[in-house]
Amino acid sequence: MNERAFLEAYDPRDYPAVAVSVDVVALTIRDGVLSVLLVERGAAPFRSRLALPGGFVGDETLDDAALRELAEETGLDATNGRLARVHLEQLKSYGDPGRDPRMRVVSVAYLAFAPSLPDPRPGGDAAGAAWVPVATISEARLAFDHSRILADGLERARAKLEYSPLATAFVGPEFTIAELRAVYAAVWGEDLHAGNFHRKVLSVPGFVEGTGTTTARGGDRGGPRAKLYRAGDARVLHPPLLRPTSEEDVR
Amino acid sequence: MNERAFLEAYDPRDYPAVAVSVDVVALTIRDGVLSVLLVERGAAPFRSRLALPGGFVGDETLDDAALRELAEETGLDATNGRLARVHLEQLKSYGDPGRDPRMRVVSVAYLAFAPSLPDPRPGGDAAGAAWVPVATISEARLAFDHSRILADGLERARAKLEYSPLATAFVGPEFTIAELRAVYAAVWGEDLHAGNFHRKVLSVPGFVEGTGTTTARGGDRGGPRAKLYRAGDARVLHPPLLRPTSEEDVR
DNA sequence: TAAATAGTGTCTCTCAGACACTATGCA
DNA sequence: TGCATAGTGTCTGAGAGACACTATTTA
Repeated sequence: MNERAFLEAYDPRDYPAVAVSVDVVALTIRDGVLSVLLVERGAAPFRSRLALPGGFVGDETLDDAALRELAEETGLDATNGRLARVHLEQLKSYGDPGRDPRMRVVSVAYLAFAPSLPDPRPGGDAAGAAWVPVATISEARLAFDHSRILADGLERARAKLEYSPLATAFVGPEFTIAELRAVYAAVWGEDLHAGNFHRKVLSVPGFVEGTGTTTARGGDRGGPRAKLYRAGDARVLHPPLLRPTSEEDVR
Repeated sequence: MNERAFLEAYDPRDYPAVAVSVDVVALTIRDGVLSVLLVERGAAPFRSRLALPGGFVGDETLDDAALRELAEETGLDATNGRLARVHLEQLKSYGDPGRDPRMRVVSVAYLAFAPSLPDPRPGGDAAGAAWVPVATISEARLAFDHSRILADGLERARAKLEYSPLATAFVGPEFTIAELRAVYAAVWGEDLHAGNFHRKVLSVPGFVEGTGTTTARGGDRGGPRAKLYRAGDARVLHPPLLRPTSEEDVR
């Protein structure tokens, strides 16, 4: 069977239904901790279990569907179809038969990076929504195959920080190098050498650009005022900021 | 509307049909030229236009659907559900409304790397199938949004050669360093320095392992016999083989 | 005044790339 | 014998990481 023959014989009325949904792995950093947006399911199956926010695709692009779901859960405006300062990219699709006990559902997962956002107001029909530190999420806690999706999203996020400037999507429009370093530390789960990180970031063309201003105060426990930077125009980091060599997770 | 409320109210009989298909960007290197498997469409729309091989998803995983489509077009056995020596990975999903003029189709695209294969025998209902050098494919020649899918697949392939050992999927079970270099040259479209490439490949742990044997003959126009290698057990190249710096495609 | 942090200087080691060179084997 | 190719040696420059140090600000 191929596409051509299939489509001509196709009648949705007599074909097993397939549903297409989007699920969003929305990451942010709250109080220095990498966190993901989860909703509590209000109905069976997996009633009262945590799940990634998501829903079915309407008459819209997949990207728009993901933006819409994210906006619904976070309560943020989707101004002109764009959530301000949120990076969104497609992650992967999941379509194993049986991943949803009710019917065949192919889910297109998205990955979102957001600066620290206020607590979400629960969407109308979800029992609740919250930013949950990823370190506290055990393997079996999420509904459906969402643990797998989350794991894939985290790995993608960690890899992307190396060669893309997306760390800036986790901070405000103006930020210090130390704030940027905290993003890397939270996502990678490793502290980075402050001096070397500083020099490295400034040496990558287009990663950040100075604003000419500094913070109003030094650190809470002392220290000079830090220079403020904006995201630059680079789309790729050249050379990349490589993770501290995890060595033998290579085979 | 969210997933829970939606699913309870859901009846496939009265919901706009969405179809899920897989399309495969199958790449190989024939006579030193990067080529992709294309089929000629036998029916409208896009009748007699070239397209990526693909078809609708049955009661199977997405990966299995892609394997099946690939096996159907190439005529290769899918032994134990695995096409021998073919690497297959999910690429991206495409679901813009209107990308198929007949109905809403969400297509999950796959990327396949294969060693040089014989000419495909046309599948029963496709007008024909062939390996086509990618350099000869003009922007508007492919059906649907398949040009876009192909472009995304090529970019993924080029990037993957840098940090994964997948170049070995393009050659036979035993190969010379020069053959491996030809793969990189074909995919990246740039010649690589033979001496440096040689040393670099051997310096990456687990990329290749020697067989202790050599080719039976030297090159057609002279030269010593080359040592033969097998693919090693590394899943990631550490350090990576970076593309000759394309410099300012960075912004 | 003590402590913490921003930012810089410097050294070492590794690696990429350029170039040169030897060895091998085919026409 | 001439030439193309396999494979190695060596040099240079760039960058990563370790470490040290100065300057600035807060409690």
